[in-house]
Amino acid sequence: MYSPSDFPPFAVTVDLVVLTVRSDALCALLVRRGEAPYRGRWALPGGFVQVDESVDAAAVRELAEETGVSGLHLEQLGTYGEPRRDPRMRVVSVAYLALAPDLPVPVAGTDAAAASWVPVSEVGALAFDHARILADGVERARAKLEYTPLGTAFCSAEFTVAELRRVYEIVWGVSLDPRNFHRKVTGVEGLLVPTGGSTSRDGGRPAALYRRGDAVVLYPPLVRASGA
Amino acid sequence: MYSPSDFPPFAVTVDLVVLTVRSDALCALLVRRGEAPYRGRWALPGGFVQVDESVDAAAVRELAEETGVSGLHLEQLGTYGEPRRDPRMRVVSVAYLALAPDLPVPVAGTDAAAASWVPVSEVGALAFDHARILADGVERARAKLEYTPLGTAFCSAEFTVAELRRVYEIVWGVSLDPRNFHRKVTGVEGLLVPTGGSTSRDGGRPAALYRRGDAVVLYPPLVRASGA
DNA sequence: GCTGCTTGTCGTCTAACTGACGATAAGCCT
DNA sequence: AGGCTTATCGTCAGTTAGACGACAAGCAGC
Repeated sequence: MYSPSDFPPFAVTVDLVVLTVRSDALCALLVRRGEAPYRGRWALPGGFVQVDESVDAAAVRELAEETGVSGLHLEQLGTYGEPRRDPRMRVVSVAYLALAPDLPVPVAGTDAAAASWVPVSEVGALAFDHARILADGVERARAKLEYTPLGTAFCSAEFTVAELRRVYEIVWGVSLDPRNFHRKVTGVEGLLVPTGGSTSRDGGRPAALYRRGDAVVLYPPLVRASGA
Repeated sequence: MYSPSDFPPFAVTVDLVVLTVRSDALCALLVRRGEAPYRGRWALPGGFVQVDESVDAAAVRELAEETGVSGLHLEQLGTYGEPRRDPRMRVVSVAYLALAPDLPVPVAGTDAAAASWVPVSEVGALAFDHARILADGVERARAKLEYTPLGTAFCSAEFTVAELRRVYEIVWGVSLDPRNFHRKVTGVEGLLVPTGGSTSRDGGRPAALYRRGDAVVLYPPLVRASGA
């Protein structure tokens, strides 16, 4: 079918769209590039896939290097392979989406000048085609909140229904009825597991605390563009 | 950030999961490999990405070479990059999903011994990790029928509601109530455009003919696992 | 400790939708 | 013409979604 000698060589990288919800905004983890090209420009964290490492493993490794955390939800977003997306050589990049709770503060990565959370609404021009990748990641996250329990990935281990609701409101940019949201979300089988505890960290009457359940798909889904 | 000299070289390929509905079964386009490794084994069609070609363009080109058709719906499925998925060298493969109407008969590709439509329920062992890729593609297709107009991609340019229903029944492996399906599908805005014509090619009372509308998302969706 | 403010949780009501299925329409075959 | 097929429309009961009222349970200030 083909021989090993006649394949054109490519570099393969992973790029990470790491999203979190903090201070009432959906934020992405960006690093400032320390070298040309696009020196000084914001970019998605990422790096080369190593020879003896799967592409997925490279994403996990880079995520740990850039954020210092592991165990986050991580999924493939897409692969970007335009011929001249990197001016130096032919690079094919596999993008991953990670959703994180409000992490302390990003550690400046090993090879990045600085790392920081930037609200996606304030992201300007990015290096390479990273703006497009980020936009795809945000849209994927918005869509996935509808029919998967991924919203809980933005919350800490124990959270209240209101905290989860605020995640939906911020990511979708809508406001949801607290009573209907509560009814729906507690009615979805396997989404929430009550811990028995409660907290009043949001003020007002103490709210029951929950952990994520083991549901992988939301039935019925939480539909966007509705007073839910 | 990194220098062009220290990146490990990869080969990048595209693999195609081309699905169609024919003779009451969901079928995938497979080719029989003419060379080692996996000589004589069935595999997904695909090939190398060329140096001056985007990954997406490579998928379009390979699809045209293998099926002789173009203009099909084509979307990225995922990227498979385990270190030893190809025994000869490090290959990262970007898989694409294409949905086709019942095409004549696949042309034997330029570099494949034979090509043929195989019902997915009868697919045995495939070369490389293609069984997993095919399974992912089938699952993606099943899921996408719910909330996108992709079912129409399995139909010819003009089709009846019953033909579309049979697509859903075959892909999902369920049986749907013709009356409720008709009501739902004609109620989704932008899904179907009546052509004014009708046909009795399915026997019985002539059915109205439709073309695909311009909807990209189905609202309300057609939920699986229901008598719809 | 009461008042008022905040937020959480439960209930109710109506409109819309779903799925089950009866009824009729409109072709073809014999 | 009568019977077969499939298409399309209608009806009905059970369920759900969204709007919103009511009450619970903490805290702050007095």
